Amino acid sequence: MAEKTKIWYLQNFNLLKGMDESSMEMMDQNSKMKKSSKREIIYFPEERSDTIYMLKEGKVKISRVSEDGKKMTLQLIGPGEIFGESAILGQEKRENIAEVVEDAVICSINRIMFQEMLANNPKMNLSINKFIGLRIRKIQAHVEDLVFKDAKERVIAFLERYTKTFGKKMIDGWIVRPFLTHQEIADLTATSRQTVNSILNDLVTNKEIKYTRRYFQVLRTDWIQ
Amino acid sequence: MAEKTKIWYLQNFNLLKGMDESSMEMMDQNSKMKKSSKREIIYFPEERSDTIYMLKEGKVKISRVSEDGKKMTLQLIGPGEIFGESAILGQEKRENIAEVVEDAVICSINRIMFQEMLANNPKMNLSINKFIGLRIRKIQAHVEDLVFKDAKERVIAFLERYTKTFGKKMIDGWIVRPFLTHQEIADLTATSRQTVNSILNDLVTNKEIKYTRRYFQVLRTDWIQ
DNA sequence: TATCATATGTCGCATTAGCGACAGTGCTAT
DNA sequence: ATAGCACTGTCGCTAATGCGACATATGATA
Repeated sequence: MAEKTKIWYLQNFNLLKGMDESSMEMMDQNSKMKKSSKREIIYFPEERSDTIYMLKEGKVKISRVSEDGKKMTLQLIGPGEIFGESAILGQEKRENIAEVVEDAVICSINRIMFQEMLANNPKMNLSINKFIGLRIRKIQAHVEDLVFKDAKERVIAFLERYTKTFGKKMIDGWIVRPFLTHQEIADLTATSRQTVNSILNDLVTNKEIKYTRRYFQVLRTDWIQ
Repeated sequence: MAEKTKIWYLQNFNLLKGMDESSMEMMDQNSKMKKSSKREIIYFPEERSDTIYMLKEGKVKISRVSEDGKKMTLQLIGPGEIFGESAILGQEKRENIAEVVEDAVICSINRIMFQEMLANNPKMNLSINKFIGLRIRKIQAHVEDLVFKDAKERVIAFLERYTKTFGKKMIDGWIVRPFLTHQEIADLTATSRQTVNSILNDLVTNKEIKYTRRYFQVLRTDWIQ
């Protein structure tokens, strides 16, 4: 894979389309690009919430830990998405953990800078609002899943979303790679490792999916068009 | 209770503090004030999402219904709060139901108008962002409760929040009136009516709370300072 | 104040899913 | 190549809680 420059990434970033040239230059000057590898933590709870991140490549996991140490994953961030947006939403301190789960390229920019650019780019303001709206709907969908769906339905709904977001369509169905561990899926769907195990095995038995630790494949065509 | 004018309400509305005079006038001209009584529906799912509402008095319930007809209450809106904000967050259609649960006075304003005012009032833009951030945190807290807390903890956490938001401090503890039915609490905490019943009775037995259908009182002082 | 719809109280059964335990398997790094 | 570790597979027990059923209580309203 050829090395890509920061400006290339910026120009191809969803949210920045429609930004005027001078602002793009400003963004280039004021943002830092950094490679981060798996397991690196981007921010911790209680840290000052003053930076916005744009994920160019890789995956980042947003999670939180309860008082008694139980873990819950809120969402997986993929290429082209921003995270840490609480910085522009009046939040003083981080409440979540952001951890790199697949080697990533991340641009970061100071909150104040970002807000200045927002003020100068009505179009960008609009896309940010859309993005925030989308995020809210995702979290609400999460609540809905937790309330209305049982463990099996939650896992299946997650697999669908995961495949749709990160997978590729092949002749013989959708494929995602790499796949997640059962524990990771459990954290994402608020179930236990053992339950995820038995659900996945059921799906394999019924020839709806196929997977190893390396890849995940959907066989049923009615899951995703 | 003396009748209050629309302009009085507008001037005393949290979000509109710091708005310049001409915009306030514009808001006055472009918003409609309306009284709505219990059980009235402000919007339904699938309706066009093009209006922002400001609740002046009363309570409004935001809820959604699953495919198989089960109900879940997402939140209760109180005086001074806005709702229907998805209109400015790029959402085409409503996904939730907004229903008046206590006789209300509501101002409504068109999305476009609202956005225009936002553009002219940086301060207001900031407060809106804060408000949206707060809303996101509330929904995330909801997710956290559903994942980490059991039924009893969820109900108690809800009662605390409810009392803190809508109650008044008296010599002998906090009081809220009117109170909710067990079914309403169940919908808010994702449990069953029967479970709420037994939890409330436990709390009464332990002299932590006291309630009738008319009012709810917290006896423990460590719940809320 | 009598009536009746609605809300509450209580039981017991059925179901879901968490959890510990432990065996088996497959990656990865030296 | 192989050792060691992390992941997967499986079992059985247990706790939580949903849900139907039905009796009782309450308060709104005519």
